Amino acid sequence: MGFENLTDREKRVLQNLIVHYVQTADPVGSRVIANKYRMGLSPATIRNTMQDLEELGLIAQPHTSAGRIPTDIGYRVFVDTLLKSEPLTEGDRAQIGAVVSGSKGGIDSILGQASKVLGEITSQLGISIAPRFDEGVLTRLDLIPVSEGKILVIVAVKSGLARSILMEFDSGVPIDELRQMESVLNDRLSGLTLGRIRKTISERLADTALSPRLLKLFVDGESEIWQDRNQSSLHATGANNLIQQPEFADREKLSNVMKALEEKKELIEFINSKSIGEGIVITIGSENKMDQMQNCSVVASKYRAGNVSGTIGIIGPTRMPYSRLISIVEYTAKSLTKALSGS
Amino acid sequence: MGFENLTDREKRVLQNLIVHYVQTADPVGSRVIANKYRMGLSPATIRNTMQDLEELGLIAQPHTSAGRIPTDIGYRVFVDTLLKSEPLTEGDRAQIGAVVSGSKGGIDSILGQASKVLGEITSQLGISIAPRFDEGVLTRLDLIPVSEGKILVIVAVKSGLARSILMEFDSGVPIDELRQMESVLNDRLSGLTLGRIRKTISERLADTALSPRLLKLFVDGESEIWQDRNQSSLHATGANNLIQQPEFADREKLSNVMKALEEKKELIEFINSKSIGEGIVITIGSENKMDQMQNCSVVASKYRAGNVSGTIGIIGPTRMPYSRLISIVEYTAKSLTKALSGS
DNA sequence: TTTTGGCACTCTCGCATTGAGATTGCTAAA
DNA sequence: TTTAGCAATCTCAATGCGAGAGTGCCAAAA
Repeated sequence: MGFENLTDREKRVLQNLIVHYVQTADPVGSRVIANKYRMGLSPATIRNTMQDLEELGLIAQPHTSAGRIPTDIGYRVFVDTLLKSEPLTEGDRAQIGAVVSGSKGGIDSILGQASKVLGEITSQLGISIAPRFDEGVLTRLDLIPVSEGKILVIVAVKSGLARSILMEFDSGVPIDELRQMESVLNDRLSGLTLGRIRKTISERLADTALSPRLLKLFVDGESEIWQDRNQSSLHATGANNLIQQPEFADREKLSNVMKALEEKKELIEFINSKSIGEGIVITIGSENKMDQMQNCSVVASKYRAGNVSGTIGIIGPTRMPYSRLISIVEYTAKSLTKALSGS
Repeated sequence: MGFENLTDREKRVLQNLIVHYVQTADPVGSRVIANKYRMGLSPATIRNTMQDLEELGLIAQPHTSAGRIPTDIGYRVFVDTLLKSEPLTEGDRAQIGAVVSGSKGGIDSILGQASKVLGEITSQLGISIAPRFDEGVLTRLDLIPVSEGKILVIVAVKSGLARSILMEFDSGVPIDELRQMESVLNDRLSGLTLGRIRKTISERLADTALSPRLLKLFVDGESEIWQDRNQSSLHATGANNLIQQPEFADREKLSNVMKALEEKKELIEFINSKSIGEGIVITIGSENKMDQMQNCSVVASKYRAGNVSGTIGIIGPTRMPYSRLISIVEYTAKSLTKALSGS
């Protein structure tokens, strides 16, 4: 990025400015930095430095006689090079632990809880997304007749996750036909990932002697059974926290973000598009590709459940306590991985 | 309630006032009513009538020199006695129909779509709640080993609804033990409602020779299996619409409502508490028992899916076009019932 | 060369004032 | 019983003003 050659002083000024701005949401003047942060320099000197930082595009003035606020680029430099890691409080740790490993019920329920606790302890919007089944390896498939014309399809993947889909059928299905179907499907497909199955299923079942009308439901590449995920796999909790933030006092901005939250499909797409490796990924304001997220930052991390993985994170205004949030998201992701992969 | 003895003129004034206020969100003066609604009376006369209505508590003045706005009681009288039914537009009808019967996938997906379409065409918050399984009659129960120590429990109730719960178990379970359990459960429990089962299961299984450690998971009255519903059975879409409404310009009020929306459990409780018979139920502002809903009205209706039933509706500010909303909710509920009970 | 004190300048924010506009309640006339 | 007229009340938008905060720059100090 070419910001490594900031002088030591510039770095410290930027750092203090951001720390203060994150707390107060008010533009920060040279006086505050000089006095409150005891830099041993006069406000005038700080002013000179601030002018430099402004020319570099790291901070900006809302208007002539106000202090400075960080730009998206300023935050970026801060996050990349100036961040001091902030250890979690014992309380946070306990709260996360209790929710993640303490809650019974399926993965969906745990993820719901996780997004809730994230939202609560960060005072931002907590997000959790269910694992991508696409990469899950099929271990077993069950077909269960529920009632006339309705069949429940259970898809189990390695590491104990399972998903059920109710399929409708225009007429009754003989039980033996169903059994046969089931055994063929298990024979030919188990051991493959769902993604692989989706792409190749028609060839794999081409030479079977199964009832064509039944077969059709499974061979269809669009079939919900092999689909990556359903839209209910997103949890977002704490919209309320966003409303409180001064940056969303403008109804227009708030409305934009809320709209984005209700377009679950796109939001999942958006958050997952950040090809997240193992660690934390942060995107700031205009770095976000989604239009409605230009005023937000996202802190996200993968978690694993066996050999499939999903994402959790938080969304808030760009003015957020990055350091703390990183610790929290990191710890939550680790706890989730432990809870979902172990036991 | 004792408001039947309103004079004809009072009724007409109240009606016109509400109609106008719902459109404009501005306090309505005597001039507007006299002129725009051609009542053949002078503003002065209208003023006298308005004074009467104010004394009755049906309308109120925000401040001395403003027009009047309806009170909650005023809306109540309007809804109970003055409402003219408003037929649906062809467009609305088509949109609802398309979503409700056109969408594939399980009931959960349909309900998600339903809340979305309700939110969109009413410009309010659309709500849908899954059926109460409590009243559902068990037709069949399957136990499926998913992986070491994890069992998927499928509960199917009459009319083709089904639900799956993943149960964890601290060690592996022999397959024949599982089969035995399954057959005993089906023998003794099918034909009963889930509510009944939940209350009486321990007696019903008391004399069996099943593995106690396995049995324990099912006998527990708190067990998720027999529980009425999980919290993900609520869909609420269109929060964005509420933000736009002038009554929620106050961040405090908006925040209250949003908080309520995230407490899904309580919200479900709240909406279901309106012991809804067959038709539409409306609660207005302070009639709502939930604190955070004092500024809102709720229009709700039951729908059926076989012999279990759930609720849909809309939530918005008390200033809402009741007539139109009633038609929409009514039609949507009917469509849902048809889609979920038929086929 | 770097830092600092001093100072004029700019812009926001809160507050009070003002005037226009809307609507009422009351009274007296129709 | 209805209406016209009118004084009274209150909101709302616009205006002006002063205090306060912060800057940028320059010349002096370190």
